[in-house]
Amino acid sequence: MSKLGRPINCVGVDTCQRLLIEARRSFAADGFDATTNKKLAQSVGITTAAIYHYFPSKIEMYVAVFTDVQDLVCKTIENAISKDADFSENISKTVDALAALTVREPAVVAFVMSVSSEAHRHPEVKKAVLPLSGRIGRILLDVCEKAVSRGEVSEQISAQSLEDMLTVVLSGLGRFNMVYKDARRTKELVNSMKLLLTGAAFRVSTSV
Amino acid sequence: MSKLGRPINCVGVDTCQRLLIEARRSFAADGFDATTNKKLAQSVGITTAAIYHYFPSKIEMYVAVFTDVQDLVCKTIENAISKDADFSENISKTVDALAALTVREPAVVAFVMSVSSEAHRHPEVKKAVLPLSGRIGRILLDVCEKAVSRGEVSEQISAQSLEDMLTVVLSGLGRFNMVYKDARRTKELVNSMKLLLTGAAFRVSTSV
Amino acid sequence: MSKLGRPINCVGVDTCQRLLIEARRSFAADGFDATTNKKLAQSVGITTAAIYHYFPSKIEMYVAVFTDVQDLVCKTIENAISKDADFSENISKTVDALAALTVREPAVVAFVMSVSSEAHRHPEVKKAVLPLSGRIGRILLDVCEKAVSRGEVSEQISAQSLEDMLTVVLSGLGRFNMVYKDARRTKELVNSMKLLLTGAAFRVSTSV
Amino acid sequence: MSKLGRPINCVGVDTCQRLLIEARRSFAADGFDATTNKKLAQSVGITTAAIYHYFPSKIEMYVAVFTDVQDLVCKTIENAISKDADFSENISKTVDALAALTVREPAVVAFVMSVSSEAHRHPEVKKAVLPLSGRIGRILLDVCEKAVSRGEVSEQISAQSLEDMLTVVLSGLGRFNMVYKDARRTKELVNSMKLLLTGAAFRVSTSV
DNA sequence: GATGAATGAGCTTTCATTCAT
DNA sequence: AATGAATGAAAGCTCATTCAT
Repeated sequence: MSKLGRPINCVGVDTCQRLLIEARRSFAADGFDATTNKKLAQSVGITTAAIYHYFPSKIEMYVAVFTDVQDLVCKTIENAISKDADFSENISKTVDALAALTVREPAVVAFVMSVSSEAHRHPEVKKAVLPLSGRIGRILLDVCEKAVSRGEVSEQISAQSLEDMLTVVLSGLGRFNMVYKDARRTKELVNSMKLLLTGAAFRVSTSV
Repeated sequence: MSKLGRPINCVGVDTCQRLLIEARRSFAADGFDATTNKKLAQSVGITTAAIYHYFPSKIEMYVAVFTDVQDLVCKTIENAISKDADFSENISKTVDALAALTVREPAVVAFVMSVSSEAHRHPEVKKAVLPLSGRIGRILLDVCEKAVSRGEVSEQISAQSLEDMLTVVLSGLGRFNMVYKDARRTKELVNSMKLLLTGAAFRVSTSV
Repeated sequence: MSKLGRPINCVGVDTCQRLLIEARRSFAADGFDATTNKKLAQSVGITTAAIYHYFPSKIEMYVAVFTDVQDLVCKTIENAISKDADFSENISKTVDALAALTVREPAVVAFVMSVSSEAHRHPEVKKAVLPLSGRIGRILLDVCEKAVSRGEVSEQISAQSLEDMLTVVLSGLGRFNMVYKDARRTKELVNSMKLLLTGAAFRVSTSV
Repeated sequence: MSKLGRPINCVGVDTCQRLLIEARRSFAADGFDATTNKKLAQSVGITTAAIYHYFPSKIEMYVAVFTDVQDLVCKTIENAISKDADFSENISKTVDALAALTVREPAVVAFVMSVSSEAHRHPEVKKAVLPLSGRIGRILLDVCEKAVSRGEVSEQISAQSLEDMLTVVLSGLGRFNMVYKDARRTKELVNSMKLLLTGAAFRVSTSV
């Protein structure tokens, strides 16, 4: 009876922020299901019940993390892109910026990567996240459309397909970094990718 | 009371095979956690207890599916690769073969794609799958090493990095197909990817 | 941080009264368990913690409501009863008064109705409420004893039994009104009940 | 690991039946909310998880109990009623039969009594129980309609109102028995009620 | 007089697994 | 080869209550 309620002398600075950060990390690393309230609470130093003071449900917490992260990634890409630069340069800088973000905040990129799978696995996540998602794709599509209209890519490739290619490669990079946590190997791969995407990877193309 | 034991008139032909197929599909589509014994049993038309006649645990079942699937993918790639062909041709045929497999057996490719994440999320899966894995990577590495030694790629790119690039792109393709189930868009992307990997995507490269 | 403490411009006029009224309504309609502090606080426009300024516990709040309500019902019955009237008239007026109260304050009657069940379900409620309860029964018993001593009822019926009958019928009326919220049907039932209790319901009795 | 699964040598005869009986008792005595899976399981001698082998949810279990109980009560009333008997006799026998049932199976009557409140408190219960309920009311209404058409009751009382009266009195009896568990007092009340309902309670009616 | 943050206990439900038949 | 019955563990979530501000 007397031991119930809030314990005396408990500080709890910025619990909400710490919760969001830890949730991001865990959702990214372990997935939605394996991220249990218990582990989360323990990491942050509170009880599971306290989580519900900040988020009405696990799903809502996921959405909050998603919104945060999407913002960060969008800003990162937008800062890397310049209206005056050509496609090759924009891509190069985007890859660099995302690679840097991956190093600084691995959880951010890994989280973004995992969203589509989680959305597919959990209908409720899908329903909550779908209306918010798509921002990143739209930014990339803009770049691709400009590249196509400027005649910077082969006529065989549509803007949509070009954007799909970018998505595949960029998300692949993030995924790669997540799986093999080998900074040096990832860096080398990033460079190779930049060469590939800017068209200087293969001698064949020039020799033929 | 009298209904216990094995029911009469139950053939049980290849229940094991049906179990493996359904498990593959579900592991690929829903993930390891969301693939529950209950759903699995229902899909196959048996009870959860019966599963344990074929596999001693969920993990072992996962490993069995993994072995199956790895075999299929390896054979597919090996058939696409020829010792006499150059890198560009080998890659082109490999992409085609995997794209075809993705269409024929979406679960196969999707499963392969998910293995690394699952292994990361579930230490027990990792421990069981690790010693078996790496076959696909080794095959691709072979092709890449030959390409490098023949001088078919830029000197800035190592064989390892080339293989990483291939892995990223190929797995990215599989993932893309899984997320957007748009056959036409995937086909266009496959073609664009082939152009990219064989170095003919960008006009820039030719103009320089 | 700065938002803690008592918010400015909060009058807090009779928050306690509003709390009591809402608690009465909710206890009556939803029961003790389903009446959560959270819902209560929301309905009144405060936080759950604020409730504890007025009542040291949920049980005490229940007791407070009980005392209020018992008072109201007792006064209602006492006003309906007259020493000079005969049993039949007293009953008739009591039924009318309670029926009117049911219409004016449905929660009052419904609450009274539910007390015995709640007391049975929750030992703590029982312990707190028991010493206070019984007032209504005593008033009715008085009326019944006078009726018996005056020879107004069949010799086969004791005063205690007569009071039990009254209790059953009166509480049954309240319960009926609570379940079917059909004012017209309830009114008709009240009239029938008055006929029954005053002995004019059945032709059989007169024909024989 | 090795301690999981079904324990060796566990008999479990008629667990489902025992579960239903205990659930009926507990739902009736403690209510839906206070009837926890844990207590239920302990009473029956199993674990909470085992409950879900028999009922997919608590609500479904409640519905199963309800169906059982309704059947019993309906049969009891139907057996007491005879087409050839007059209203007074039918009612007298019905009251006797239900009183006997109340003694033999207190939980049955108490459960029936509580259904309407529970349905009101829990929308899910309401949704599940509503389509099944009403059987008892229909049986009583039949009796009442016959009584009205035969001219056995005062013209001021409609068949519907007569049935409402019966319901109030009968359910009131059950409730009374539940609250005061005094067999002798209940028996006396039953007799008084029979006098009341058959019109012989009050001298007033004959003397005037 | 009222708040926001936090708690321990408890609830319903699900899961992989086990065992006798 | 397959079943029905049962388990321990754990998950997400709710609740009455407490404390510092």
